[in-house]
Amino acid sequence: MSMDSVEVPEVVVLRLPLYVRALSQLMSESIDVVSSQQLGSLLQMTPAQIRKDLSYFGRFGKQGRGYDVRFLLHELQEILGLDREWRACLVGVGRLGRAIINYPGFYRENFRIVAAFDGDRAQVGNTIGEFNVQPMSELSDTVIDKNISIGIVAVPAQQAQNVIDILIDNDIKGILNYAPVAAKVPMNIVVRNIDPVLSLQSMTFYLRELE
Amino acid sequence: MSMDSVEVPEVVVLRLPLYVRALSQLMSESIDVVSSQQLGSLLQMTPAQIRKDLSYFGRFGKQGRGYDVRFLLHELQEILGLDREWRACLVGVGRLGRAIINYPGFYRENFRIVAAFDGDRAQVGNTIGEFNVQPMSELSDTVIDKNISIGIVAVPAQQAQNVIDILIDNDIKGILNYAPVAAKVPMNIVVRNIDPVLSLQSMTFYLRELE
DNA sequence: ATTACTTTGTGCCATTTGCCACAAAGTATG
DNA sequence: CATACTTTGTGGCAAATGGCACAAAGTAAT
Repeated sequence: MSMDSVEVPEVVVLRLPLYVRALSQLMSESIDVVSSQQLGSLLQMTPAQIRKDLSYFGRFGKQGRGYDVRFLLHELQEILGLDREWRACLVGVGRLGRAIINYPGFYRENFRIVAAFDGDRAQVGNTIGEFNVQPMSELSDTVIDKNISIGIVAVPAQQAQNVIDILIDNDIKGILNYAPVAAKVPMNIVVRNIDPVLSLQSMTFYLRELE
Repeated sequence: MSMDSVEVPEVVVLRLPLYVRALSQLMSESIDVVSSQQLGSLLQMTPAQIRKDLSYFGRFGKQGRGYDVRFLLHELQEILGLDREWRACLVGVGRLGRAIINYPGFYRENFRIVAAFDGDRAQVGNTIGEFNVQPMSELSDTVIDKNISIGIVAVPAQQAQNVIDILIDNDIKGILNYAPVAAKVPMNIVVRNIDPVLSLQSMTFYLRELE
């Protein structure tokens, strides 16, 4: 592999999925070519930012024309690793966990939840969706057997760090954390937090000023 | 009102709820005083950043001692407008919408969902949780009657912008958007997007490199 | 072919963001 | 009360980020 002369900024990586989504949209509308201008107005951002972002990975466009939708989409999917299936396990099958299992959005984008765990003995053995709830003691083997690389944490705040530690011990590389805690993880682990309450709490700062 | 000599950066506002949460945690552990150092290690950020962030709003600490937990918590809650109840309506009572209604996290933090709407006639009249699903035509009156300032959007992507437009027309000031679209809104409307799929799609960029 | 457009990729600068490091002010201890 | 700590608030620099604006390269139309 060649040494990346410039490291790609994380903000840029965070935006790439937006481009993927917009391009998928355009594909489904049978639009073949799109300019950074059009993409920008679709995503509410400046054309220059889109072009700059893409330029970290190559030269995908044609002057005077724009980007070939199908081509750029495929390139970005490959860059992000979306050209394959990713397997995840869920930890915590309370109300939130069940909602996550039943959420069709993950499946649609090639993320597969292939196992569900819970620390609560009362939950173990229950059937949710298509699989059984397993005890945490089986996590180690299951992660290997089913080639799981992502852990989805949907346990109460108190248990979250403990669960996260276990996931990391078992070689999980990415964590989607629904628990309202700041996860402590080594640098090589990727964490993404989902927290609607935090979103609302920062929103009200601006709403407050309006009244 | 005095003119704010320096506008508070949005990144700072986005972090304030983290401080609120950490402080609540400390309160529940009966800890009276905390330093930016301790808070930083709890939240995985530098003490300097915390002090700088807080300094946009006032001088809350004491040298050689730190911050009074209860006092700082109250101050931040007031700054964010969390010292009162906020009322929201939900639009879209599919699987996702139902999960949102049943999610206890909002209630716990003084966000009240007080009405549920759906554009689908088949859903209207159904009972979910404690209230009836209303038709979109009743949104206008209900927003006024129940003093609703936040709209939670949980409809499919295709209908999202339309729903958002209706919410804005009816004087909604903030939108919590679960739909996978970039909402187009006027500048005075605050939007927060919740999108676990986007989070996963940017995560895989880093996981990919590990294999 | 020529002229008038369109659009990309990027050098460069302006703005934003993060944080070091230090004076000032407090605490703790003998 | 003096000495040794601790910690805040912030000036100022360093790094990250955003986007202008322009040359280069394409398209379109006559």
